[in-house]
Amino acid sequence: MEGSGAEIPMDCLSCHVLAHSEWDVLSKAEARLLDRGKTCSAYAPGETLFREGDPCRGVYCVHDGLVGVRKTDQNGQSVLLARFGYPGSMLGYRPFLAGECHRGTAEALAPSRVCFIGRDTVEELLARNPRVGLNFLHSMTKALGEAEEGYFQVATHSLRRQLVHLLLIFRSRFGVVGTDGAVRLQLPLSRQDMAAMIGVRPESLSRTIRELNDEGLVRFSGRTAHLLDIQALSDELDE
Amino acid sequence: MEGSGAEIPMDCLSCHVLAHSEWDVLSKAEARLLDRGKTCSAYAPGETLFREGDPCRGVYCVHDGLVGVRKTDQNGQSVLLARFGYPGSMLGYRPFLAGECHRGTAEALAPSRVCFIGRDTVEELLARNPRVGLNFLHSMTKALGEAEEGYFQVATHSLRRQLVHLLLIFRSRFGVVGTDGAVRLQLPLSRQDMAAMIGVRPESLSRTIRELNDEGLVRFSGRTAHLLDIQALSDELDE
DNA sequence: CGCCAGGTTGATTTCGCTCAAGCAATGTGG
DNA sequence: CCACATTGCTTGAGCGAAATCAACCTGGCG
Repeated sequence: MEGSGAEIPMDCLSCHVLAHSEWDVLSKAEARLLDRGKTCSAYAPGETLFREGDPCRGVYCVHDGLVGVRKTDQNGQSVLLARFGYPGSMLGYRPFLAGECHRGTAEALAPSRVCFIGRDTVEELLARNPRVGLNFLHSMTKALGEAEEGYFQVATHSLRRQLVHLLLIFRSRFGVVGTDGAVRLQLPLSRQDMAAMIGVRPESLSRTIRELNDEGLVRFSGRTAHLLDIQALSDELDE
Repeated sequence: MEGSGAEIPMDCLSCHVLAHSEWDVLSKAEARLLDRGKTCSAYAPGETLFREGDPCRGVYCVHDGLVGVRKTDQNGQSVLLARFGYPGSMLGYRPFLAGECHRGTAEALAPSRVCFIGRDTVEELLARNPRVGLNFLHSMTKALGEAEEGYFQVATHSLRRQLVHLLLIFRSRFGVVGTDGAVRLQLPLSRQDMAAMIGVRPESLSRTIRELNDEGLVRFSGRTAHLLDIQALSDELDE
């Protein structure tokens, strides 16, 4: 449940997610530099990459798997920030660039392989290739836009609405279309974590899931969910 | 109530807020360029600088006054994003850098003078002086941190807590220490806007203010507020 | 087998919203 | 200068959504 994951070998030069990351503009030589400066680890679900308050020693590149960022208040109430790392996405670059400590705790939600890139390497690459900085700038504009949007959602939308929204997001990432048009999806999160993502208690989430079940919109069974009426679900978001 | 404010003369070269803005690294020549590319206007309270959905034609520099950014949902529910422009701060640079339309509506809350800097000028200055870009990058890291923090607050804190938090923020900006140790402050916002800032209805805000009044923690009268027991208020935030 | 964590369900309470009315300050036109 | 509308703020009553507290499943796992 604790620890920094097991170190594993990995090669940036042949990495296929590199092209979908902020590093897609590196030259061969620069990629070699990146490769030498990184350390890769495998994390089991529940293991943490870094903790709230930790000094920020570099950035994390999610190779595969799923990583969530969690903030916990003094009562142990935890909120999952929507921004979990997709394959190819960078984690922890905001506090890095701001020169701050980490503001959240990053935790593997699924078995994941993640590369850590140390401060010196990141700074050298930023200095060498200005387009890297621009890539990060662009990622940040997007992240800021999403954060503000999310803030707005929480402030104005009901639990049910947010749940439906979340399910439709999962659909686009994990959904498999079945024979009858229904979508089957394997949930990457426990109920508790889903609840934390939309900022509600697990009990409330459970009730709302039941509600959707009873209305025939979805069918939940453990960690697999069937979305039976995508149209109706989408409609709910538009009012 | 409508319109884009009355144009007024203003000189960047002698502007004293410039030094506290992202433009503090400009050379004389660059500042002249900035001066030629800008247009300054005076806005009365309630006038809007730009609206949600407007294409983003440049960035806004708040010279003095107070500007809020508002998002409105389909029912007319509006939420004030905490990020109002302080003197010297830039508004609307996120969508500018992201190449998006404005996501919120900016509105003068107090009589304000604001300079608009057109796209071409901003781009030329970004290209000429890379430190400008770094300044914006740094501002954005801060903004993103605050947005995530705010998200967390809304998700976990009660109305009362958020109100107390807001009052303490105002204290640091507008507070004047009285003879008896109490802090007097002139509120920059109407009740409605204060309510919108913490994402609640005006009625609920009113009740909570009354509550704090009855407990002797504060004394409200119109737009002036006296914080009688700072210690107790601060304590509430820590639980 | 019994234990335990995660999940569900039920009963009750709390918080903030809605709807509605009243009130004070400001403005406006006769 | 006064009657009247308008606007912003407060108060009250009732309601509804989600939290809380508590019990009870269920499925691993020692």
